[in-house]
Amino acid sequence: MIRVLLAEDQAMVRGALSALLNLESDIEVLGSAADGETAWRELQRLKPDVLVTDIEMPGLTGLELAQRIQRHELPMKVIIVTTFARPGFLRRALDAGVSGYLLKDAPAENLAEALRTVHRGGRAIDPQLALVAWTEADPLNDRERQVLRLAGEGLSAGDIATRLNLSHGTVRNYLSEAIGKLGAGNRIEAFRLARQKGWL
Amino acid sequence: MIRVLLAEDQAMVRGALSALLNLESDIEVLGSAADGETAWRELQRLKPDVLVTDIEMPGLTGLELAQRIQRHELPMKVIIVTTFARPGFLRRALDAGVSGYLLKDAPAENLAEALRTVHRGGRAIDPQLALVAWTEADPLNDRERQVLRLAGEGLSAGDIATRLNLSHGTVRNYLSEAIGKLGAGNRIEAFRLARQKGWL
DNA sequence: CGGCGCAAGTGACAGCCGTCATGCGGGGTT
DNA sequence: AACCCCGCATGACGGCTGTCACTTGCGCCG
Repeated sequence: MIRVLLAEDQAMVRGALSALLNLESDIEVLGSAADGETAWRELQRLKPDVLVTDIEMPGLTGLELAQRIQRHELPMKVIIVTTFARPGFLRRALDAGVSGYLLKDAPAENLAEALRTVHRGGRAIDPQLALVAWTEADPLNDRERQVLRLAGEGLSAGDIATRLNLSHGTVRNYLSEAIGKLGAGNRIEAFRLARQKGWL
Repeated sequence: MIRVLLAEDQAMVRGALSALLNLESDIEVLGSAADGETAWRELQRLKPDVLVTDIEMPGLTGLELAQRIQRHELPMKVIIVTTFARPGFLRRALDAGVSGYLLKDAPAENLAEALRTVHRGGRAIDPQLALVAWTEADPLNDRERQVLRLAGEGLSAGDIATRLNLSHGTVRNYLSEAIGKLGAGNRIEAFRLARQKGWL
């Protein structure tokens, strides 16, 4: 019997995935959580064999949850199930020691299959995404990332400078760097590109 | 027996929702489609009582699908199930004659419940969202919408002008108008606001 | 100590952006 | 005809943006 905890913020999807997994005779859904912090508590209480988690959740993301599990050396496996085919996300997930990374685009049967593979000690990583993740590295440094994130929210260089305690000109230098590295024509395009790759 | 067709692009969610609905003794999932065009064909072939559809799908969106059903006066009901709590989407959905509009944030049991309500001839609209939709109207006109959409992709005023066969200055006028109407400080903020409300 | 590298800052320049007042022509109203 | 509204255009202004060359201060390492 594979004992599973489910973390996913959208209640309807959470319920549906739970129903799906409960159809499998060798899988038992112990419980589910709607956000990262709840998942963390349930994790310690229920001690599942495998955690199946989304990435985008309020509070603590799935990636941060995986990192925390790694840091505390908890014995359970982690499978990420997400909408986002972003190389940067996969990379961070692998760094956090997850055993599986599936896209919600993949057929539903894959999930149970991945659970079994991972429970046996194997890995279940989306193959196309794995390819891309090895060839495309994030070119941005921390400052560029911060600045780009704020620029993407519509802040001006001056606003960003205030937030980060930098000078107006320095912010523009970082933005210019980021735009150049990403091959974009302006901050908006740069932001979109970086977000799409999962580098923010 | 309520006969249902499911349209949802993410295979895993599609499979999970299907599993969920099949647990209900009075509901039968006839089939499912991964995009709008497929759904449209299956709709005519299977003649379900109710179509349950996502909004964001490749090709034809759920909203466009609902409009098409309305135009052809097909006898089935439509329930929209989406991630997006955007007043503009709900408004367009109601204009397209849908009977239900649920958020994926809502508990899973709501879906079956909504199916029964709608099948009986009732409506199932997310209550909070319904409130907002009645009080917030889209202030943008067609040109402003077009211009803002392109601006959000990172195009400059000149680029947008070329695409829309307008002058450089006119595009900036429309952008300025849109920024003013939305109470934003620049095009980026304006774009984010409008998208969040479902006005793009 | 000297030198290197790195994060942050400066200043200047051209071009783009956001705003506003104003103009023009076509379509509809009275 | 006189009128007004509408979509589009123009031109000018100040501020913001993107780029680049160059400086400053600081920690590190030989």
